[in-house]
Amino acid sequence: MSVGIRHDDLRRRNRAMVISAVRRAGQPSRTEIAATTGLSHSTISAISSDLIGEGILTESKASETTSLKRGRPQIGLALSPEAAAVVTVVLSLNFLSVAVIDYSGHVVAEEQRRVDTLTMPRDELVGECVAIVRRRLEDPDLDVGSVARIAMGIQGITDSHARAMLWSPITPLTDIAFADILEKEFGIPATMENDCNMMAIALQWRDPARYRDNFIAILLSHGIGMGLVLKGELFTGTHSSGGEFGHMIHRPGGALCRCGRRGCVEAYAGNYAIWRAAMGASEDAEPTDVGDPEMRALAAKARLEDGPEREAYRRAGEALGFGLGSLFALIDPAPVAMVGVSAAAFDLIEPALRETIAQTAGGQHSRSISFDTEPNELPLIREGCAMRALTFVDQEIFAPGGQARAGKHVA
Amino acid sequence: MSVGIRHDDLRRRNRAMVISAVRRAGQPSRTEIAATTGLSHSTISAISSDLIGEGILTESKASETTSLKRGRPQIGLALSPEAAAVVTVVLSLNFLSVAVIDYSGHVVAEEQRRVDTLTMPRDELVGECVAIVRRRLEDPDLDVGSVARIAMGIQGITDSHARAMLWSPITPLTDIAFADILEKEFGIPATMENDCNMMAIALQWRDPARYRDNFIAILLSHGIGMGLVLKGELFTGTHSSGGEFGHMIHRPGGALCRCGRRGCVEAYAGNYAIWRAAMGASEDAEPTDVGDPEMRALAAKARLEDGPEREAYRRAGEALGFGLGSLFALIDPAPVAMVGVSAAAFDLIEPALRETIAQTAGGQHSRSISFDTEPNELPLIREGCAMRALTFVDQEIFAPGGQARAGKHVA
DNA sequence: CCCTTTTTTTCGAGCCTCAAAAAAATACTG
DNA sequence: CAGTATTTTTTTGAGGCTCGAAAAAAAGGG
Repeated sequence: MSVGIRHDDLRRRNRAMVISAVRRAGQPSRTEIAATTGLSHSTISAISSDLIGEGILTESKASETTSLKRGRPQIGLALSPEAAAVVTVVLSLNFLSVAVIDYSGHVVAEEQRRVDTLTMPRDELVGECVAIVRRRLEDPDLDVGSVARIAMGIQGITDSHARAMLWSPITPLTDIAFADILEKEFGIPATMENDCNMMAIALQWRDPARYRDNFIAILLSHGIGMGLVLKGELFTGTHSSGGEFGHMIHRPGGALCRCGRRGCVEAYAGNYAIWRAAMGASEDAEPTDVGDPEMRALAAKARLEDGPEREAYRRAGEALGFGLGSLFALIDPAPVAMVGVSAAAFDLIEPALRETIAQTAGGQHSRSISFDTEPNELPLIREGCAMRALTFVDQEIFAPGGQARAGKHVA
Repeated sequence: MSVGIRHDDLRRRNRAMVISAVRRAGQPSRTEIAATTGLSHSTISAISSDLIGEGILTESKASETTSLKRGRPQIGLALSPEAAAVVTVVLSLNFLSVAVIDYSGHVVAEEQRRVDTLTMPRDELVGECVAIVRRRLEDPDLDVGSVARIAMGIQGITDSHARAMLWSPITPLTDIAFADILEKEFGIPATMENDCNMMAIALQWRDPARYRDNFIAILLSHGIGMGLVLKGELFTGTHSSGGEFGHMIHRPGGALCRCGRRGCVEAYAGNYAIWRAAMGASEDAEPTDVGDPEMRALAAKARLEDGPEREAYRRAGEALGFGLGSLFALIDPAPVAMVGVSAAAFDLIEPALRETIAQTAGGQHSRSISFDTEPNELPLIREGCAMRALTFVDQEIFAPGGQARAGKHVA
């Protein structure tokens, strides 16, 4: 049951709002913050003076555009880079990437490494992750505020509390509580997030005009993943990270999917599925890993001439169109971002996709559905992790006091 | 962008919370309210004394169970029945039903009427609705507070602002702005809600233990509809009432659906679809109206002996299982309520449904998914409309001031 | 050098919530 | 039957928050 608002919550929430306004706007003046938050100038003045005193915000000289205006120039407020720092860890197929990011969002250190995720035993995989973070954190050249949060992103299913990886296509291992492991190792609060959800978060920051209240980020890579934002908030399942878009059943009893079931969307639209179909292999053939260069070559061939390659992309479009159509039947159409290597071949996918959507309940407005593509998912995932960690610091560490009283009348 | 919390919002929100606590609990004492809201006794005391002064709450003698306890007996607080009233209007196939409900939620007047919705011209349909409401409101025997809200529920698609019916299976007419019409006619704020959404609201009030944060209400009637509650809130689409569950595509190019497309879930699980299949008619046969008694007879026959009737229900289960599986792939499994005449035949549907779900991504926990049935949808819809209207009064009329300031810096 | 314009800070007023104490209302006890 | 214990409700004073208005600050323009 929702709980009453206490008097002290008020200041906390408004503090959080000011910080968030600064993070969003970059270098707003107090007047601008007052306008966007709807709070009075005096309140903003009081709160920002507190925040500056605590070293969370800094006054930077007015933006240059102001010099044309009369009157007292605005003083821009910015996030102090040294107020805190966060670490992002992105684990994907055979690839591990870490970055240290200061409070203002700039990358101050990073390291990337090839690791053989598919065959590594559990201890080694966990060990690699811990070791790479330790190397970056213990680097004597590192000059940041205290590290307040670690956000790890991974392809696959995570639990709804963002603590553990439950299942992932990049490793046969299951149920690794990365968040707990990192927390224990470094004494820093950590989360384990789903990659597509992080892509969605990143898109929301990159292009808030387009990706605001309702939108969908779809990863077209080896597997098919989805991040869904509804009413401005990331939508996660009740138990898991949710959005198993790739495993909606497209054709009951159809092509073999990597998950072991048959007929999933992914079994037609995943890299391995497109490759399998283009090579003329059976739908029952075991999924195989296909590299990005091979996929690009495949797309080039499909563009060049009609043939099994082009047909494979067409069928991928059909499967994706089916999935989106079902989704749109439930939530109404929304902007879609296609991310990943096959997004670069979206021209081959789009016609069949649109045609299929048009035949579904959600497809009534199929003309108005707009797609955007972004071939490289890694930067998006990292950005999403960074923003997730930073906004956590904004809200839970620099505007604390949330539900701390909950346990009170237990005593 | 979310807006800051002003000082005066605080009282408003806490007022709303107290009212809501009373509505939920029935006759809570001030102490109980303090416990559920987390606010202090003094605050509750101040707010409830205001509310009593304004005639919104009344003190009723303590509940009888208290007599065993020592100490000052608790004074129950209850909603004053005469503080306000609301009207519910439920329009379904050939049936129009109106009720006047006092602020405490009791029905004080009602009227039901058979109308030929399928053939009525627009003016007549609208006229009937207005007339029946007028009759109830102008009844000299009616003794309620001022009517503060009209909530109308209808089978079909409504717009996301709850103003208009966009499309409905009960009439060939489209785009009727019932909310605007009723508002203009009676000078009372009105809404036009989707029936399945109202069913979901009603379930949340009837059994909050089971239907709380995430659950699904499915109407198994002539058509198939869905109301979806996620994170405790009704989920509606971005443009429309959303949740066109019945028109997810089960078999591309399959059986003819009432909506004109092919292969929808409804084209296998709607009353007309079950009937059509049981009669051995073609999947291309035009949908026909089937009465509830006929459906009950069909179910009885299917229970008695194996044959086309039983097979028809099995296929309905398959279609529903497919739809739920896709849905569960996106949102994770949640409790389901099956409502409507075919819910009484759920024993015939369930085996195939569970079997199908088990084959989908969302079906991993298919054992744990629980179904509940409720054969009669009308009382649920009315209850949902009533609760929706009453909580609107609670929050917007008796705890006003919401976002009234929004237009301020436009001037 | 003074005036205008715009931004930021200061100050007093008005509310709101909270904690603690007081008051109220009943059951238990001898 | 009176006094005590117990629990609920109300009262009261303190502290904190936001707001509006006025003052102060920091420029450009004439």
